[in-house]
Amino acid sequence: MATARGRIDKRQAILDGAFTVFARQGYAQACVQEIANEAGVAKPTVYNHLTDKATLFRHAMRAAAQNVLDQRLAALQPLTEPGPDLRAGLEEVGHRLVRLHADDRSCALRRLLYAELNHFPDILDLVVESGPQRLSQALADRLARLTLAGRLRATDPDQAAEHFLALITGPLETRSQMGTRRLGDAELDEIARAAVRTFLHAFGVEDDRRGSGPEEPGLRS
Amino acid sequence: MATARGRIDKRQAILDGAFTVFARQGYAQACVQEIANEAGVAKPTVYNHLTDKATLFRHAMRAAAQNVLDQRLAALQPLTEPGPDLRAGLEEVGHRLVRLHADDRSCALRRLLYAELNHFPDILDLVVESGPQRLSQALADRLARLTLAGRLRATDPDQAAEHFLALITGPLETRSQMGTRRLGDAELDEIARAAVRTFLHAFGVEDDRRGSGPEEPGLRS
DNA sequence: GATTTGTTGAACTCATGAGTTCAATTTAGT
DNA sequence: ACTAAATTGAACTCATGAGTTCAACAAATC
Repeated sequence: MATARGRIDKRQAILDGAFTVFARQGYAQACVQEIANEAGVAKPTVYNHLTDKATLFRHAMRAAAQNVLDQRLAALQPLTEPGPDLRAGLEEVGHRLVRLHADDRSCALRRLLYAELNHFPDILDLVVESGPQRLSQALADRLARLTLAGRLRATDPDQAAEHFLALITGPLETRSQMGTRRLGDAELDEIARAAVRTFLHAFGVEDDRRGSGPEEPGLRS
Repeated sequence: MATARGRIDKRQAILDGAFTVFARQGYAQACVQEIANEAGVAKPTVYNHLTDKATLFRHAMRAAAQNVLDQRLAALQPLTEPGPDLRAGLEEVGHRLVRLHADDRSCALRRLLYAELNHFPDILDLVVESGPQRLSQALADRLARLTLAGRLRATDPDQAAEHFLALITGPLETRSQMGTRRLGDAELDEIARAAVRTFLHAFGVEDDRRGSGPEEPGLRS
C-alpha cells in the first residue's frame, strides 16, 4: 500500500509482517488483511506466496526461531577461548543470554509457541528441538572443555549447562512477568551476576570461586 | 444435557468446563457452545451466569490460578518444621513442586497465560502477582528461618528462593517440552534431586552438604 | 514494444461463532 | 399445590474473517 511495488523480496516482507502481527494478536485473532498491510502488500499476494494462514504461520515461526537460535549460539562465543578470569567469561555469556531472552521477538516467539502448541503440534519440533535443546548442548560442550581443563568441578556437563540456563532464564521470566515488564540494564546485569555466583558456588573449583570481582555480599537488601 | 438439571452448582460446573475447553482450544478457538456442552449446561445458562465470553475467561482463569497457588503453597509444608535431614526436606519439597508444575492443569494455566497476555493484560495481575510471586515469598520465609538456624549459608533468602525455584522449573520445562511430553516419575525425581544437589552446593553449609544420601556421582551418563 | 508474470484493490462467497429471543419446562421456596 | 426464578433447546441476528475471483496494472524478459 504505502511502500513501492515490485516483486523483489515480498516473501520475506510477508514473513516478517506475519510474525509481527501474530506476535501482537495471536494466531486466531490475527487477520490476513492486517498481515498484508504490515508487510506493505495486497492480500492476494500473501496467498500467492503462502497457500494457507496455517502455513504462513508455520513459515513465520520457523524463520523467527532460526534467528533466535543463531543469536543465542553466538552468545556463547566468550566461552570458546576463555580468558584467565572464568567468572568474567561466564558473566559475559550471562549478560548476552539475558538480553537475548528479554528481547521482544524472543518473548513473542515463546508466547506464540506456548499459545499454539495444541493447534500446531509440529512447530514444537521446529522450535523446541532446534531451540533450547541445541543451546544447552552447545553450552555443555564448552563446560566439558572447562572441566577437562580443571576449571570446573567434575560433574555432568549436561547437568551443569541445564542448571546454568535455568538460573539465567528462570529469574528473568519471573521478574519480567513473562516478558511483559521491561527490565532496566541494571536489573538484567544483576540477574546474570547472581546466576553466575550461584553457578560457580555449585560447579566451580576453589581457585575460581574467589577468583575475581568483589566478594559476594551477605544480604542484598 | 447428560447430567441432571438443577440450579445448584451450575456456575462452578461452567467455570470448570470453561477452563477445560479454553485449555484445549485456546481463547479464540474455544466456542461457548462447546463450553456449555462440557459443563452439561445449555448455552443461555452460560450467559445467564457470566455476561461475556471475556468475563467467562477471566473468572475461569482466576479460579484455576487460585487452585494452583494453594497446592503449591501447601507443597512447602515439609520446610515448616524441618527434620534433621535438610536435604531430605528440600527434596520432598522439590518432588511436590515438580509434580504440581508438571500437572496438566498447571501446564494449561501457564499456556493460556502466555497465550492471552496481550489480549487480557489484567489477568497477569490475577495470576502472576498471586502466583510465582507469592510462592517465592513463602519459600524465602522458610529459607530465612533455616539461615538463622545456621543450616544455610548467610545469603539473601529471596535470591536463594528464586534460584531454588528456577532450578526446579527450568529443567522441567525444557525436558517436558513445555508441558507437551509426559515425564515418568523417575525422571521427575531425578530433576528434583539434581536441583537440590546444586542448591545445597551453592547455599548449603558444610555440615549439610555431605549430610545424607549417596554422595553425588561424578558423571551420570 | 510486446509478452509474460506478479501485484493490486475491490468485491465477492461462505463458514463460523458470539450473543439474543422465546416458548416450554423444570426446580426451589413456601 | 402454587408461584417465581432458573434452565432448556432451537432458531435467530449479526459481525468477522478466510480464501477466491477478476479486471486493471506494473515490472521484468525477450
